Amino acid sequence: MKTRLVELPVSTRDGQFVARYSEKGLAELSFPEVGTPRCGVRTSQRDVPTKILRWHRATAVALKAVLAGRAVKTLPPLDWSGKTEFQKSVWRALRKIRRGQTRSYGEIARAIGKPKAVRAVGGACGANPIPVLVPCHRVLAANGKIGGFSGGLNRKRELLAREGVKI
DNA sequence: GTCACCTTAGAAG
DNA sequence: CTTCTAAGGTGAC
Repeated sequence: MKTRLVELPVSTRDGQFVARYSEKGLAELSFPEVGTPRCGVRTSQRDVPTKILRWHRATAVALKAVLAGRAVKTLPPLDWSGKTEFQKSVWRALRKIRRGQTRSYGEIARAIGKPKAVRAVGGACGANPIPVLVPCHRVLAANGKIGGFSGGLNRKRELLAREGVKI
């Protein structure tokens, strides 16, 4: 019984992101795919509920703010149903990191009360369905190294640079 | 069940 | 200094 998600594009200076919504809120956000400017994305907004269009407006504003290295004021509701408690607590902790700040994987692990689950935190970051808005890119390795990023290390470096963070 | 992963502190060489 | 190990959560196989 897979809930069908509504797919809407967000055009930014970095390309076209794709946002997917459930009845409960924003469920997923994807980076622009290389070479697929607007392929497979439902651009018709005709059948989309007003509620979701309103969330989408908030998503677009917030996304562009982060891409420009500015602070985000409001986010749409996020739908994390189907995810584990551990992942949700990691993502909650990530959302507390403000623009221009960074944390290490170890700090996140301690913040959620599982100081030894450092690698698991890395795993949860990688499983984050809403990159950029849930700022997994603000998590660095403990020794100041950049660590990894499934969306591409380049992208992580660029986002941090726009926020004024030096590696 | 086994393995790899966006990790890290610590111990050994 | 460098290299190795172990540990926690999760998903892929």
